[in-house]
Amino acid sequence: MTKFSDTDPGFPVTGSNLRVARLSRLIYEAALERVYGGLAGEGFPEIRPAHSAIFRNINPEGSRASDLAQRAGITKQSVAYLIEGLEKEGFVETLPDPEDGRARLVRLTRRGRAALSALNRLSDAMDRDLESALPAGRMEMLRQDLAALVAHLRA
Amino acid sequence: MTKFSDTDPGFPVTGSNLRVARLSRLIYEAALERVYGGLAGEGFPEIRPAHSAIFRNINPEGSRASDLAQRAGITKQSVAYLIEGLEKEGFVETLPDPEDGRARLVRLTRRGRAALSALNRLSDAMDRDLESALPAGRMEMLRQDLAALVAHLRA
DNA sequence: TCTATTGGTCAGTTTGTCTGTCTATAATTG
DNA sequence: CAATTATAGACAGACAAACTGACCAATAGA
Repeated sequence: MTKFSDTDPGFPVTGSNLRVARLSRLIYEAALERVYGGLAGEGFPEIRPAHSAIFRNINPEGSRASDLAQRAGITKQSVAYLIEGLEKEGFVETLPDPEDGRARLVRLTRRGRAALSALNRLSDAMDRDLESALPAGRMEMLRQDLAALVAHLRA
Repeated sequence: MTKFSDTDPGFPVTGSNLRVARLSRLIYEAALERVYGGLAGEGFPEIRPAHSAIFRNINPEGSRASDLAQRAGITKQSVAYLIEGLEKEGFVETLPDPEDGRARLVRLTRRGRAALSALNRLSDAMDRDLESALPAGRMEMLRQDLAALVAHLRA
């Protein structure tokens, strides 16, 4: 007799299976699948989860790579790697920063903005779908409680 | 004026920042850091998040690689890679499966069991810490609501 | 002006995942 | 029972996504 796996449909709703971090992981993983799967279905199959480090943090007017790195919590080199791919695929363009001769600004192209907007749309749809699974009013409470946990973790 | 980054301490508590999937990600990432950081501090620096695919699913009596693969939702090859590392570091051992001449059983060693127990201890501590950040009774509601979301996603 | 800092690049490594192919054993079935 | 098919795992190779370290060029500060 083996234990229940994470993806077992009949997993028991007790004990460590109810740890918030575990449940968070499962929700996050499902969201990744749904959002990036949806993105692929809408004509953006090149956008992968790692790219969210860029899309989440980029300024519409243009951001510097080191800014993106700091905001995303990854190295400049990793940002450069992600940007390189996105640029080849036409989602971003880079231009010299008029304020600093060392820097380059990374900016979304039209296609990049379309991808970002699809990303947001799919994320919002996911959120509404989740809301439909809870009794009325509970989603708002859930959001507030999760936000409180996040604030607690940052403190 | 740039947007707030994920890790910005003063990020606004409105709009898309309250999406459940995003909050879940932040909690999950914090848990990874805390749990695997703690594990390193307790003498298990070799254990990395990817290894949880094994620790979460392994049967104390021993599991087959293909079992682990199916339960973790990754390929047999990935399991083999993870097991190889864990075996070199003394967390698991493999032995022929008496029931099937093709198979090998993977089993936790004493050290592996110690790591698993530290992993569970740290995870539980994390959960209790989170609980301390919410008003009394709210954590239980949160767990149930998250579990309901997970069940909804599986359906 | 000299020095220290910063933005970015280049080169190389590690980790974790994947496909594809192959062998050996087991299970099914004509 | 022999022949076929399915399964467990190993081997080889690719790639994505991160990392470190070394470096250059431009800026900022002492």
